Amino acid sequence: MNEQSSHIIELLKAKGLRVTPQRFAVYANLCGRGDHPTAEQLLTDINQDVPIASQATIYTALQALQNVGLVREVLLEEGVARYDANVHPHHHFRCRCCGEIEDIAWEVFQGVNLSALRPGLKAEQYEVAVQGVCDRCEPASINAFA
Amino acid sequence: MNEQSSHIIELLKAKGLRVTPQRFAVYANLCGRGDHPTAEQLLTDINQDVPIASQATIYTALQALQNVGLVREVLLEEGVARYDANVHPHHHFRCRCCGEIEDIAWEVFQGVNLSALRPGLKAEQYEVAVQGVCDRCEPASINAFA
DNA sequence: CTTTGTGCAAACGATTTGCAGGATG
DNA sequence: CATCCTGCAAATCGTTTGCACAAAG
Repeated sequence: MNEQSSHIIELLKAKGLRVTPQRFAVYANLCGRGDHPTAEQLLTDINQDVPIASQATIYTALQALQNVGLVREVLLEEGVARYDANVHPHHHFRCRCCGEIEDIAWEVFQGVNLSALRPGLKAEQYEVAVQGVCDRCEPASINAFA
Repeated sequence: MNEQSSHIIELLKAKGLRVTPQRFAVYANLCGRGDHPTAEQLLTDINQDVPIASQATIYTALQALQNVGLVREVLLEEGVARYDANVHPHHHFRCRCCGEIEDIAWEVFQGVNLSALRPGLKAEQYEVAVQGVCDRCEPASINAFA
């Protein structure tokens, strides 16, 4: 029993939700990858060998996992939601070429001073969203800024 | 002839695009408001008195305005794109209650050090996305963090 | 046996597209 | 008169929902 397993069992049960193979598969897949897949990517990935979950189930599983705080949505792209099993606060880097989204550790960006906000705005959370080009796309010549 | 007018005429013409009443209306509306409306909000707003532009035209106008760099998309919410006539770098505050998005001046957040990124990632731009509660929603009791 | 979950297919909402007619240069 | 733009309606894409059946407690 690894950490993932105990997490998901514990948290789902705490809310009276069942730990189904589908939910487990979604969570395990999300944990075992560094990127942030869309629902569709999860669907094809999970059913690659044996059909495990339908499209509708992927969505409801993702919703259940979000409700218990195991997964969160990442919105850095038009039209699609991406999902992230890393629920600790962190930042994101999005490659403009391949669209891949990479996590950036929280500590990397110091010095964001939320108290500098105008009075009246109560900040609860924040993240830095960086856009650029990653090394896999590096050799490309489409380099607008650098 | 104000700044907006000259901007839009100049930039559209530079790309061989025409300055139509519809495009002008979309841009003028976007400039004359501090929030970041959706395409649908723009549609109803612009046609409030006299029908000026159809839904499809709003979308193509927004695309044209984006192409010439007068407008940009803001993605801080699921399922809808919002639009912003402020193309200078700045940050965003999103109220979790009313969903409104407010601009935060670039200078407010100092100290984000992009060179702290792992080597291999070439940063081109970034923004800080803050979430919380604004003053209009303030009195509400749904206050998860504060 | 009561509750919760799955799968299918239909529904949905935001956005895009094909096409015919209109306006512009 | 050639090009670009608009408006309509149909198409598309991601996501959600209703419902019947299956599984778990």
